[in-house]
Amino acid sequence: MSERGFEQHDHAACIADAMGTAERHCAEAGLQFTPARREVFSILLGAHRAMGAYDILDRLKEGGRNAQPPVVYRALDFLLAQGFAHRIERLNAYIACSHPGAQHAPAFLICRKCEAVAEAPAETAGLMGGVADQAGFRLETVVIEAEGLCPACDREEKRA
Amino acid sequence: MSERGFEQHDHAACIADAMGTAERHCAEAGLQFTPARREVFSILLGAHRAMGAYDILDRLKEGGRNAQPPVVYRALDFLLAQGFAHRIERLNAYIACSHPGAQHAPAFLICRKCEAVAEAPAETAGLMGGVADQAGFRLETVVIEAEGLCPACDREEKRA
DNA sequence: AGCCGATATGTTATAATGTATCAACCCACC
DNA sequence: GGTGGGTTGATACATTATAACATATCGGCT
Repeated sequence: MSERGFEQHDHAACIADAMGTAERHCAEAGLQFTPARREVFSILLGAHRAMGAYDILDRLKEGGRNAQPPVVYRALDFLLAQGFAHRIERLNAYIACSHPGAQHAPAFLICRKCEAVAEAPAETAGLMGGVADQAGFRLETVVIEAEGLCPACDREEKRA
Repeated sequence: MSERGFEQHDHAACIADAMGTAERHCAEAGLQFTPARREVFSILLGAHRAMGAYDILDRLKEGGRNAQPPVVYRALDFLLAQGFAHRIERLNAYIACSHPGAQHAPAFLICRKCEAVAEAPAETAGLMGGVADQAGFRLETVVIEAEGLCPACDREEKRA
Protein backbone atom coordinates (compact mmCIF):
# COMPACT_ATOMS: atom_id res chain seq x y z
CA MET A 1 0.00 0.00 0.00
CA SER A 2 1.37 3.39 -0.85
CA GLU A 3 0.18 6.79 0.17
CA ARG A 4 -1.94 8.49 -2.38
CA GLY A 5 -3.58 11.76 -1.59
CA PHE A 6 -5.26 11.62 1.77
CA GLU A 7 -5.88 7.90 1.83
CA GLN A 8 -4.77 5.56 4.57
CA HIS A 9 -1.70 3.47 4.02
CA ASP A 10 0.73 1.06 5.62
CA HIS A 11 2.67 3.43 7.82
CA ALA A 12 5.45 1.16 8.98
CA ALA A 13 6.19 -0.12 5.51
CA CYS A 14 6.29 3.35 4.00
CA ILE A 15 8.76 4.48 6.66
CA ALA A 16 11.04 1.51 6.20
CA ASP A 17 10.84 1.90 2.46
CA ALA A 18 11.75 5.58 2.50
CA MET A 19 14.61 5.06 4.92
CA GLY A 20 15.97 2.26 2.80
CA THR A 21 15.77 4.30 -0.35
CA ALA A 22 17.60 7.14 1.36
CA GLU A 23 20.32 4.78 2.56
CA ARG A 24 20.91 3.47 -0.93
CA HIS A 25 20.85 6.88 -2.51
CA CYS A 26 23.44 8.22 -0.08
CA ALA A 27 25.66 5.18 -0.41
CA GLU A 28 25.63 5.43 -4.20
CA ALA A 29 26.22 9.16 -4.23
CA GLY A 30 28.94 9.05 -1.58
CA LEU A 31 26.91 11.17 0.82
CA GLN A 32 27.00 10.84 4.57
CA PHE A 33 23.70 9.77 6.02
CA THR A 34 24.80 10.73 9.51
CA PRO A 35 22.93 10.12 12.78
CA ALA A 36 21.67 13.68 12.96
CA ARG A 37 20.26 13.50 9.45
CA ARG A 38 18.91 10.05 10.00
CA GLU A 39 17.13 11.04 13.20
CA VAL A 40 15.53 14.09 11.65
CA PHE A 41 14.40 12.07 8.67
CA SER A 42 13.05 9.39 10.95
CA ILE A 43 11.09 11.93 12.97
CA LEU A 44 9.63 13.42 9.82
CA LEU A 45 8.70 10.01 8.46
CA GLY A 46 7.14 8.95 11.74
CA ALA A 47 5.06 12.08 12.11
CA HIS A 48 3.90 11.66 8.58
CA ARG A 49 2.73 15.22 8.46
CA ALA A 50 4.29 18.65 8.10
CA MET A 51 6.32 19.66 11.13
CA GLY A 52 7.90 22.94 12.12
CA ALA A 53 11.64 22.97 12.66
CA TYR A 54 11.14 23.51 16.37
CA ASP A 55 8.73 20.61 16.62
CA ILE A 56 11.46 18.46 15.18
CA LEU A 57 13.90 19.99 17.62
CA ASP A 58 11.67 19.04 20.54
CA ARG A 59 11.51 15.48 19.35
CA LEU A 60 15.27 15.34 19.04
CA LYS A 61 15.57 16.55 22.61
CA GLU A 62 13.07 13.95 23.78
CA GLY A 63 15.31 11.41 22.09
CA GLY A 64 18.12 12.36 24.42
CA ARG A 65 20.01 14.57 22.01
CA ASN A 66 20.99 17.98 23.31
CA ALA A 67 20.23 19.70 20.06
CA GLN A 68 20.07 23.32 19.00
CA PRO A 69 18.23 24.91 16.08
CA PRO A 70 21.15 24.79 13.63
CA VAL A 71 21.29 21.02 13.94
CA VAL A 72 17.75 20.75 12.68
CA TYR A 73 18.11 23.30 9.92
CA ARG A 74 21.29 21.70 8.65
CA ALA A 75 19.70 18.28 8.55
CA LEU A 76 16.68 19.75 6.79
CA ASP A 77 18.89 21.46 4.23
CA PHE A 78 20.45 18.11 3.47
CA LEU A 79 17.14 16.29 3.22
CA LEU A 80 15.68 18.99 1.00
CA ALA A 81 18.71 18.99 -1.27
CA GLN A 82 18.47 15.23 -1.70
CA GLY A 83 14.75 15.35 -2.32
CA PHE A 84 13.99 13.31 0.80
CA ALA A 85 11.82 16.06 2.22
CA HIS A 86 9.96 19.13 1.08
CA ARG A 87 9.43 22.51 2.59
CA ILE A 88 5.84 23.74 2.80
CA GLU A 89 6.19 27.48 2.42
CA ARG A 90 2.67 28.16 3.47
CA LEU A 91 3.21 26.52 6.85
CA ASN A 92 6.91 27.21 7.35
CA ALA A 93 7.06 23.50 7.86
CA TYR A 94 8.73 20.41 6.50
CA ILE A 95 7.46 17.03 5.41
CA ALA A 96 9.04 13.77 4.35
CA CYS A 97 8.73 13.09 0.66
CA SER A 98 6.04 10.62 -0.34
CA HIS A 99 7.88 9.45 -3.41
CA PRO A 100 11.49 9.11 -2.42
CA GLY A 101 14.08 8.63 -5.07
CA ALA A 102 12.40 10.32 -7.96
CA GLN A 103 13.57 13.86 -8.53
CA HIS A 104 10.43 15.95 -8.69
CA ALA A 105 8.76 19.23 -7.91
CA PRO A 106 5.32 18.23 -6.75
CA ALA A 107 2.28 20.32 -5.95
CA PHE A 108 0.91 20.21 -2.43
CA LEU A 109 -2.64 20.07 -1.18
CA ILE A 110 -2.79 21.58 2.30
CA CYS A 111 -5.81 21.27 4.56
CA ARG A 112 -6.34 24.57 6.36
CA LYS A 113 -8.15 22.81 9.19
CA CYS A 114 -6.10 19.77 10.13
CA GLU A 115 -2.95 20.79 8.28
CA ALA A 116 -2.69 17.46 6.52
CA VAL A 117 -0.52 17.73 3.43
CA ALA A 118 -0.70 15.56 0.34
CA GLU A 119 1.66 15.52 -2.59
CA ALA A 120 -0.18 15.79 -5.84
CA PRO A 121 1.29 14.58 -9.09
CA ALA A 122 1.82 17.72 -11.14
CA GLU A 123 4.24 18.67 -13.83
CA THR A 124 4.86 21.95 -12.10
CA ALA A 125 7.76 23.03 -14.24
CA GLY A 126 5.85 22.12 -17.36
CA LEU A 127 2.91 24.20 -16.35
CA MET A 128 5.05 27.29 -15.97
CA GLY A 129 7.50 26.74 -18.77
CA GLY A 130 5.55 28.62 -21.39
CA VAL A 131 4.80 31.56 -19.17
CA ALA A 132 8.42 31.84 -18.09
CA ASP A 133 9.73 31.71 -21.64
CA GLN A 134 7.40 34.45 -22.66
CA ALA A 135 8.78 36.68 -19.91
CA GLY A 136 12.39 35.81 -20.73
CA PHE A 137 12.65 34.21 -17.31
CA ARG A 138 15.09 31.39 -16.68
CA LEU A 139 13.05 28.93 -14.69
CA GLU A 140 14.79 26.93 -11.98
CA THR A 141 12.22 25.74 -9.47
CA VAL A 142 8.45 25.93 -9.17
CA VAL A 143 6.48 25.72 -5.97
CA ILE A 144 2.76 25.03 -6.07
CA GLU A 145 0.77 24.95 -2.87
CA ALA A 146 -2.99 24.68 -2.79
CA GLU A 147 -4.97 25.33 0.35
CA GLY A 148 -8.46 24.10 1.14
CA LEU A 149 -10.13 21.24 2.93
CA CYS A 150 -9.08 17.62 2.87
CA PRO A 151 -11.84 15.06 2.27
CA ALA A 152 -12.32 14.31 5.97
CA CYS A 153 -12.51 17.96 7.09
CA ASP A 154 -14.72 18.79 4.15
CA ARG A 155 -17.24 16.15 5.18
CA GLU A 156 -17.10 17.33 8.76
CA GLU A 157 -17.72 20.91 7.74
CA LYS A 158 -20.74 19.92 5.71
CA ARG A 159 -22.29 18.10 8.64
CA ALA A 160 -22.00 21.19 10.82
CA MET B 1 2.52 51.83 -20.37
CA SER B 2 1.76 49.02 -18.01
CA GLU B 3 4.07 46.61 -16.32
CA ARG B 4 4.35 43.30 -17.99
CA GLY B 5 6.83 40.75 -16.79
CA PHE B 6 10.15 42.38 -16.12
CA GLU B 7 9.79 45.19 -18.62
CA GLN B 8 10.23 48.84 -17.84
CA HIS B 9 7.16 50.94 -17.35
CA ASP B 10 5.84 54.33 -16.37
CA HIS B 11 6.33 54.17 -12.65
CA ALA B 12 4.52 57.31 -11.58
CA ALA B 13 1.49 56.55 -13.69
CA CYS B 14 1.22 53.01 -12.44
CA ILE B 15 1.31 54.20 -8.84
CA ALA B 16 -1.31 56.85 -9.37
CA ASP B 17 -3.44 54.39 -11.24
CA ALA B 18 -3.27 51.73 -8.55
CA MET B 19 -3.97 54.21 -5.79
CA GLY B 20 -6.94 55.56 -7.68
CA THR B 21 -8.34 52.12 -8.28
CA ALA B 22 -8.00 51.30 -4.61
CA GLU B 23 -9.77 54.52 -3.65
CA ARG B 24 -12.69 53.72 -5.87
CA HIS B 25 -12.90 50.13 -4.80
CA CYS B 26 -13.01 51.09 -1.12
CA ALA B 27 -15.55 53.83 -1.67
CA GLU B 28 -17.84 51.50 -3.54
CA ALA B 29 -17.50 48.69 -1.05
CA GLY B 30 -17.86 50.95 1.98
CA LEU B 31 -14.38 50.14 3.22
CA GLN B 32 -12.15 52.53 5.09
CA PHE B 33 -9.01 53.38 3.19
CA THR B 34 -7.39 54.85 6.27
CA PRO B 35 -4.06 56.71 6.50
CA ALA B 36 -2.25 53.67 7.86
CA ARG B 37 -3.47 51.48 5.01
CA ARG B 38 -2.86 54.20 2.49
CA GLU B 39 0.70 54.76 3.64
CA VAL B 40 1.56 51.08 3.57
CA PHE B 41 0.07 50.72 0.12
CA SER B 42 1.94 53.79 -1.06
CA ILE B 43 5.22 52.44 0.26
CA LEU B 44 4.64 49.13 -1.48
CA LEU B 45 3.72 50.82 -4.72
CA GLY B 46 6.73 53.12 -4.56
CA ALA B 47 9.19 50.35 -3.88
CA HIS B 48 7.72 48.41 -6.73
CA ARG B 49 9.28 45.24 -5.47
CA ALA B 50 8.65 42.74 -2.71
CA MET B 51 9.28 44.12 0.76
CA GLY B 52 9.43 42.46 4.15
CA ALA B 53 6.99 43.65 6.78
CA TYR B 54 9.82 45.17 8.78
CA ASP B 55 11.17 47.00 5.75
CA ILE B 56 7.77 48.59 5.43
CA LEU B 57 7.81 49.35 9.13
CA ASP B 58 11.13 51.16 8.76
CA ARG B 59 9.72 53.29 5.97
CA LEU B 60 6.71 54.16 8.07
CA LYS B 61 8.98 55.29 10.85
CA GLU B 62 11.03 57.36 8.43
CA GLY B 63 7.78 58.99 7.46
CA GLY B 64 7.35 60.24 10.98
CA ARG B 65 4.89 57.63 12.15
CA ASN B 66 5.69 55.92 15.43
CA ALA B 67 4.57 52.55 14.18
CA GLN B 68 4.79 49.06 15.60
CA PRO B 69 4.64 45.71 13.80
CA PRO B 70 0.91 45.15 14.25
CA VAL B 71 0.19 48.33 12.30
CA VAL B 72 1.99 46.94 9.29
CA TYR B 73 0.51 43.48 9.52
CA ARG B 74 -3.01 44.84 9.89
CA ALA B 75 -2.60 47.06 6.89
CA LEU B 76 -1.16 44.18 4.92
CA ASP B 77 -4.04 41.93 5.91
CA PHE B 78 -6.40 44.53 4.56
CA LEU B 79 -4.50 45.01 1.33
CA LEU B 80 -4.22 41.27 0.77
CA ALA B 81 -7.89 40.74 1.46
CA GLN B 82 -8.82 43.41 -1.07
CA GLY B 83 -6.41 42.04 -3.64
CA PHE B 84 -4.32 45.21 -3.63
CA ALA B 85 -1.22 43.31 -2.64
CA HIS B 86 0.13 39.78 -2.64
CA ARG B 87 2.21 37.83 -0.22
CA ILE B 88 5.27 36.10 -1.64
CA GLU B 89 5.63 33.03 0.52
CA ARG B 90 9.07 32.24 -0.73
CA LEU B 91 10.42 35.57 0.48
CA ASN B 92 8.13 36.20 3.43
CA ALA B 93 7.50 39.45 1.66
CA TYR B 94 4.72 41.53 0.19
CA ILE B 95 4.24 43.26 -3.11
CA ALA B 96 1.68 45.62 -4.56
CA CYS B 97 -0.54 44.03 -7.12
CA SER B 98 0.27 44.75 -10.73
CA HIS B 99 -3.30 44.39 -11.90
CA PRO B 100 -5.43 46.09 -9.29
CA GLY B 101 -9.13 45.58 -9.35
CA ALA B 102 -9.36 42.20 -10.95
CA GLN B 103 -9.78 39.41 -8.46
CA HIS B 104 -7.10 36.90 -9.29
CA ALA B 105 -4.62 34.33 -8.03
CA PRO B 106 -1.57 34.91 -10.17
CA ALA B 107 1.64 32.97 -10.45
CA PHE B 108 4.86 34.74 -9.54
CA LEU B 109 8.27 34.71 -11.17
CA ILE B 110 10.91 35.46 -8.56
CA CYS B 111 14.51 36.27 -9.43
CA ARG B 112 16.80 34.58 -6.92
CA LYS B 113 19.52 37.12 -7.55
CA CYS B 114 17.88 40.54 -7.51
CA GLU B 115 14.60 39.43 -5.95
CA ALA B 116 12.55 41.12 -8.62
CA VAL B 117 9.06 39.68 -8.75
CA ALA B 118 6.75 39.59 -11.73
CA GLU B 119 3.15 38.52 -11.84
CA ALA B 120 2.54 35.99 -14.53
CA PRO B 121 -0.86 35.48 -16.06
CA ALA B 122 -1.87 31.98 -14.98
CA GLU B 123 -5.16 30.34 -14.21
CA THR B 124 -3.70 28.84 -11.08
CA ALA B 125 -6.95 27.43 -9.76
CA GLY B 126 -7.74 25.95 -13.14
CA LEU B 127 -4.40 24.20 -13.29
CA MET B 128 -5.01 22.45 -10.00
CA GLY B 129 -8.72 21.83 -10.24
CA GLY B 130 -8.47 18.40 -11.79
CA VAL B 131 -5.80 17.20 -9.41
CA ALA B 132 -7.76 18.42 -6.40
CA ASP B 133 -10.97 16.77 -7.54
CA GLN B 134 -9.21 13.50 -7.97
CA ALA B 135 -8.00 13.63 -4.38
CA GLY B 136 -11.39 14.69 -3.05
CA PHE B 137 -9.84 17.95 -1.96
CA ARG B 138 -11.95 21.09 -1.68
CA LEU B 139 -9.77 23.71 -3.32
CA GLU B 140 -9.85 27.24 -1.93
CA THR B 141 -6.65 29.01 -2.90
CA VAL B 142 -3.63 28.15 -5.01
CA VAL B 143 -0.19 29.69 -4.71
CA ILE B 144 2.33 29.30 -7.51
CA GLU B 145 5.80 30.72 -7.14
CA ALA B 146 8.57 30.09 -9.61
CA GLU B 147 12.17 30.88 -8.82
CA GLY B 148 14.96 31.47 -11.28
CA LEU B 149 16.70 34.32 -13.02
CA CYS B 150 15.05 37.39 -14.45
CA PRO B 151 16.14 38.40 -17.96
CA ALA B 152 18.68 40.97 -16.72
CA CYS B 153 20.33 38.70 -14.16
CA ASP B 154 20.31 35.83 -16.63
CA ARG B 155 22.23 37.91 -19.18
CA GLU B 156 24.65 39.04 -16.50
CA GLU B 157 25.27 35.48 -15.39
CA LYS B 158 26.02 34.38 -18.93
CA ARG B 159 28.62 37.13 -19.41
CA ALA B 160 30.49 35.97 -16.29
C1' DA C 1 52.34 7.68 11.67
C1' DG C 2 51.41 12.54 10.88
C1' DC C 3 49.24 16.05 8.44
C1' DC C 4 45.72 18.27 5.52
C1' DG C 5 41.44 19.55 3.65
C1' DA C 6 36.72 18.74 3.42
C1' DT C 7 32.63 17.85 5.69
C1' DA C 8 29.79 17.62 9.67
C1' DT C 9 28.57 18.84 14.43
C1' DG C 10 28.33 21.58 18.93
C1' DT C 11 27.30 25.89 21.06
C1' DT C 12 26.07 30.58 21.95
C1' DA C 13 23.90 34.35 20.61
C1' DT C 14 20.93 36.98 17.80
C1' DA C 15 18.22 38.23 13.69
C1' DA C 16 13.90 38.18 11.26
C1' DT C 17 9.11 37.37 11.07
C1' DG C 18 4.60 37.29 13.09
C1' DT C 19 0.75 37.47 17.11
C1' DA C 20 -1.83 38.02 21.49
C1' DT C 21 -3.74 41.23 24.32
C1' DC C 22 -5.92 45.10 26.05
C1' DA C 23 -6.83 49.97 26.15
C1' DA C 24 -8.24 53.96 23.55
C1' DC C 25 -10.34 56.20 19.80
C1' DC C 26 -13.63 57.42 16.11
C1' DC C 27 -17.81 57.65 14.01
C1' DA C 28 -22.17 56.24 12.13
C1' DC C 29 -26.49 55.08 13.98
C1' DC C 30 -30.29 54.48 17.20
C1' DG D 1 -26.00 60.72 24.50
C1' DG D 2 -25.15 56.15 24.44
C1' DT D 3 -23.65 52.09 21.93
C1' DG D 4 -21.45 49.05 18.98
C1' DG D 5 -18.34 47.95 15.04
C1' DG D 6 -14.23 48.84 13.15
C1' DT D 7 -9.66 50.89 13.59
C1' DT D 8 -5.48 52.25 15.93
C1' DG D 9 -1.83 52.52 19.80
C1' DA D 10 1.25 50.12 22.60
C1' DT D 11 3.57 46.45 25.17
C1' DA D 12 4.97 42.14 25.30
C1' DC D 13 5.75 37.83 23.47
C1' DA D 14 5.94 33.72 20.21
C1' DT D 15 7.83 31.57 16.27
C1' DT D 16 11.09 30.80 12.67
C1' DA D 17 15.76 31.12 11.03
C1' DT D 18 20.77 32.33 10.77
C1' DA D 19 25.57 34.17 12.01
C1' DA D 20 29.69 33.07 13.91
C1' DC D 21 33.11 30.38 15.70
C1' DA D 22 34.96 26.29 17.92
C1' DT D 23 35.38 21.32 17.69
C1' DA D 24 35.25 16.80 15.77
C1' DT D 25 35.54 13.20 12.28
C1' DC D 26 37.39 10.96 8.33
C1' DG D 27 39.64 9.86 4.04
C1' DG D 28 43.55 10.64 1.33
C1' DC D 29 48.38 11.96 0.88
C1' DT D 30 53.42 12.01 1.98
